[in-house]
Amino acid sequence: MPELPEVETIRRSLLPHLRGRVITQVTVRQPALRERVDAVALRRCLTGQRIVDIHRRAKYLLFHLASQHALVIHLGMTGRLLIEPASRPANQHDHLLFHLDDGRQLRFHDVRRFGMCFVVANGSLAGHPRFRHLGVEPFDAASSPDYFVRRARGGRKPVKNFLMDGTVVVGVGNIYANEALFVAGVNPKTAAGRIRRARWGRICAALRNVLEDAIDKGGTSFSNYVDGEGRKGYFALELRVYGRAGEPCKGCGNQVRRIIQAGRSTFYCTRCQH
DNA sequence: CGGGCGGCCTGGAGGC
DNA sequence: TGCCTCCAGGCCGCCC
Repeated sequence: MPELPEVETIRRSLLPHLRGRVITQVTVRQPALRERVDAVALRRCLTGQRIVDIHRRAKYLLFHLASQHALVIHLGMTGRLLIEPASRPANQHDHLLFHLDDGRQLRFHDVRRFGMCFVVANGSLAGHPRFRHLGVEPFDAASSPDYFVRRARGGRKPVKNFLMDGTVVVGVGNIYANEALFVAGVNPKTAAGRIRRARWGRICAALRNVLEDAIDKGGTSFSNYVDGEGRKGYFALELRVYGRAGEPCKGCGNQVRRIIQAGRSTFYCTRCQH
C-alpha cells in the first residue's frame, strides 16, 4: 500500500503520540506476516523500553528505543499503524499490539499480511539484509542526475520499473513512479540506459516534487490507507494518471492509457510522454 | 548477469 | 444470493 509519502505521513502522525512513551507489553496475535514475527525477541527487546524517536528509511519505519535497538515495521500493501485505547477490542486483522504506559496501544493492522516487523540493534541497521542493498533516498543530495546516469548505464529495463527498483532509489512504488514520469513527460517504456543526463534531471525533480506534494496532502488514500490517527490522505484527488485509464489526460485531453509492465499497471499519456 | 513473472494473502468490484 | 475472475500501495525467489 504505502509508498514514501504515506509512510512519512504515518511517521509524522505517530511521533507526538509515541515519543517518550514506554512500551509496557507486546502482544503477538498473528505472527505469520511476510516474515514470521519473533514474539520472544520482540518482548525481550521492547518491554520496558522508551521510544525516543521515529525515523523512516525507504518504506520502513524505525522506532528508536532508549536501549539502542530499533523496532522496524514495514507496512507491505495494506498495513496500518493506529494508536487506540487498550479498552477497544482488537480487530481480526490487528496482528501486533504494543501496549503503552499511557493506557493506549500502537496497533499493527494488516489485512493481507505482507508487512514485516523485527528488532535490530542500532549498530547493525545499515548491514541488515533488508537495508544493505537499499538505494538512495529521493530527497538526499545523492539522488542526482549523475547518480541515475551511472546506475542506468547499459540497462535496458524500462524507466518506470527502474524507478521502482529499491536498490536504485527507495520509496517509489507504482503510484508515484507513474505520476513522476507524467510530470517529467517521459514515456514509461523508455529503456533507462538510453536516457540522457538532462532528462534524468527532469525525472529527479519531478519525483521530488510529486513526493513532496503528496506528503503535503497527507498521502494517497486509494482504497484504505489512513495515517496513525485514522485520517485519510487527499493526494488521490491530485493524481494525474494513476488509476485514470480511459479518462482524459490533464495535459492534452487524450485518453490515459493503461499497459502492464513487469506485472504492474502503468498509466500514461501517449501524447505528453515521449 | 539483468529483467520478468509468480507467489505470498485477503477482500472488493463487477460479470453472469 | 452465489460463484467466478480480475485487481490491488510491496517485495523476493526463481527462472530464462
